[in-house]
Amino acid sequence: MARAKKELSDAALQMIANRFKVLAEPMRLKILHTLWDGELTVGEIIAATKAFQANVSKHLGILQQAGLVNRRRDGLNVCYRICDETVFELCEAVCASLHDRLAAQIDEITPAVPGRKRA
Amino acid sequence: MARAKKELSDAALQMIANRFKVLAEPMRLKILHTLWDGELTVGEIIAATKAFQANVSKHLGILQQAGLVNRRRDGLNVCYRICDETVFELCEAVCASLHDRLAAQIDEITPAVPGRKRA
DNA sequence: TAACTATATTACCAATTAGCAATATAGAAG
DNA sequence: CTTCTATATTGCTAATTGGTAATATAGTTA
Repeated sequence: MARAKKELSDAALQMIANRFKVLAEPMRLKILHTLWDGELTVGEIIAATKAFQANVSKHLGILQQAGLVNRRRDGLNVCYRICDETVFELCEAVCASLHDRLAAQIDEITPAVPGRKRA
Repeated sequence: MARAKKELSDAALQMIANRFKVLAEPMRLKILHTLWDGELTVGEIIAATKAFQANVSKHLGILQQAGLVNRRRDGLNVCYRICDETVFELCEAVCASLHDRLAAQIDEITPAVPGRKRA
């Protein structure tokens, strides 16, 4: 099916780009990945990522401001959880695309030697 | 359905982040958007985006290196076209997410005045 | 109240990058 | 070959940002 093309203003493009920018940092992806199975405290995220506390806190702030994670205080701890399921969808789409691209590149550099089996 | 969690190496996270980074620039999104309906020459892209030639050329190079667009020479012209359909999928997912988020924010600041109709 | 713990904020530095101008290259045409 | 057109590359500058250390704040406990 054909996709409906919609005109996009510069402001709209900027918003979309900003969302991608939030996801364009390995550390933030790592944090989101630790939250895959559900809510974690900041301390648990720090332990899982082995990153500096200030760094984790900053990235969590960015993720929250982008609306990707929720914040909840629980006594001394603060718990974060993913609140935008499209995060998974986006990462899966990118992974699939990267996989296809690498697979195609393998094909290109694989000599077509008869008798040599491929995987 | 539950999603299968897969461990991701730092290298994998870097690759995924790099893909998002390519999409994290409004000008590149604008260029991709002009290619929505199919192949265009660089000149046509420049005209559509009203951007400087050097800038468009640089961004096209980045998009090509990321494997998002294809390059084809045609005489004096060079034609580009989107060769990774996940680009559309990603942008649509982001747009939907942003839409939902803004709609929720509207609800939050909308006073629940009885008798005042909402859209 | 004071002391303690978990998290957030601030300040700084180093590295990256978008935009722009100038120049270079590839192909067509004469 | 020379000239012209379309596109690519290079060099520069200004702005952004991730990581880190130091400090501040919120909530708990005594």
